Amino acid sequence: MEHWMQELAACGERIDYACWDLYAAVSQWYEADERQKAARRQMRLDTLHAIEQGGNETGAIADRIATAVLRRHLETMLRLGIVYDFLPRESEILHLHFWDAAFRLMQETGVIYRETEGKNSGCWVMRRAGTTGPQGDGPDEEAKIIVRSNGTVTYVGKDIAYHLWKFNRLGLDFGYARFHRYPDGHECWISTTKGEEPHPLFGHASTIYNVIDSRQADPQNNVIEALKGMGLADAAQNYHHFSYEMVALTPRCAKELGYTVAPEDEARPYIEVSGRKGFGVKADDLIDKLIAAALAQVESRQPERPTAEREAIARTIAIGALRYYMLRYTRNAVIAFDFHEALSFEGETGPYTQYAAVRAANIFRKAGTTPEAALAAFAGLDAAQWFSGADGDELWALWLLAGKSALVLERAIETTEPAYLARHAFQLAQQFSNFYHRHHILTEADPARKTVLLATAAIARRELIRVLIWLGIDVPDAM
RNA sequence: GGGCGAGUAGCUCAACCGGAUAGAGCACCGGCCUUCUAAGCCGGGGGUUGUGGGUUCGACUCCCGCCUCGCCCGCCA
Repeated sequence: MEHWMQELAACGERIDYACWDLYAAVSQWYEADERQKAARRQMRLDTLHAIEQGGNETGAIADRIATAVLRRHLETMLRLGIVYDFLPRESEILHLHFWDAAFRLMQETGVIYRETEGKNSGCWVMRRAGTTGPQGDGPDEEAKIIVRSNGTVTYVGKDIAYHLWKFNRLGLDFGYARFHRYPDGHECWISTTKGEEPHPLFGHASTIYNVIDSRQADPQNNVIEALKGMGLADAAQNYHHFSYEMVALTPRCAKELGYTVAPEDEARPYIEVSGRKGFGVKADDLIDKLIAAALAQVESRQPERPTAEREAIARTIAIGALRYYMLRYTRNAVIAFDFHEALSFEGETGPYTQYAAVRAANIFRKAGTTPEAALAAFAGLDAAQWFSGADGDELWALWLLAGKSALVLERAIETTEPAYLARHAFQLAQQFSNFYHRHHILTEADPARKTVLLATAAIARRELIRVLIWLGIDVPDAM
């Protein structure tokens, strides 16, 4: 493996990309030969068990590779402005006996029981969420297996233990080690068996939002069901599965990427991405494309700016475009990924909202004043007259919309629906664009009216920027 | 078979507890750069909200049936 990693380094290939290809190749390999299928699947099972067990060469290799990919992952996410505080690892959940403690709790409370007959005979199972339990005399065939008959723990079992830790109901804690220091000094910690002291306090959650796609609804509900069964009603109540639909590729997009699309998939609106099939778009590739597209625009629009500044602007635009694209869809809409739409900077997009904010800033710059000064001047005015009549109503509509930001935020939180904020940002930008086209502020002859217009721009700009910050979208210096 | 989600303009999506003429963007057509940046603005065409019933003064929204699509239901994670 060392040899492989050196080889990768020598030809400049990234480990995460190499693993993306390797994972797809290996997944195919499991199924490739009908006669070898069973043996190869057994090999996978044995390997996974060895990794779980730890203290062997397979485990050491897995750790090396996983850690290397993880470091790459942090770099990718940092490009989007996303940083981590703590990376809990499944291996510690087993090695630090989180599972053993959770298992005891589940047995004591009767959540889990040993099945003695039927297809799950020999397993520890729990009643699956949303089911009524055993029908008649027979065993509960719908039950969810938590411990396999060979004694290993399923994913949901480990997840239950993990969430007991999150809620501080386990009486156990991870060891903590420093893993990564971000450029701004922020530390990211990782779980380990023997940690360092002191370390920040993790866990002890009162409320949990699990941001996991909707396909995990059943496993997530089983975790909640287990918490309820253990008498942790408050924990179950404060456990939120922030469920969202998957990102898929349109057949057109798949072909653009060079994938062969099966005839039966041709007519479908979208095709599910799959790591096992090597079918998807890598985040770094998409970000690179977005930056290149933004840079081309910035170079033609801002030719006099230094290269470094242009690149910084392009990055801000690219991230704004990507964040808005991901957030504009409501959670239960499947995002049919489309390069044309993702790379678009016009219409309902992040760059449109950024552009409006940049234009607002330029108005104040050219006016030789600041939003704060404009609002202070406005405070000394008798405002009522300016908000009457058709013209005034239109101004008032913009103020009203700007004033709704906090309300929209509350609704977005209540419904765990960030798309409301994205939409609000767009509407604000749209109404502001409309406003500054209709009223030429700098050439307004009436000083009082000019003050009103500037104050309106100040409010719209302030609220737009505020909402964009909530969405994680920055406003560039120029566009 | 069971569970969850979806079906709205050519395409991608909105529509808060049931409320006024179902809204945006893209695409298309036509205008607007000697005034704060045209990543923009204005105008236009485009809808039997899958379908059949029901409830209601009022239904994209609620109830029932049906059709279509996706996901989940593994001793994988």
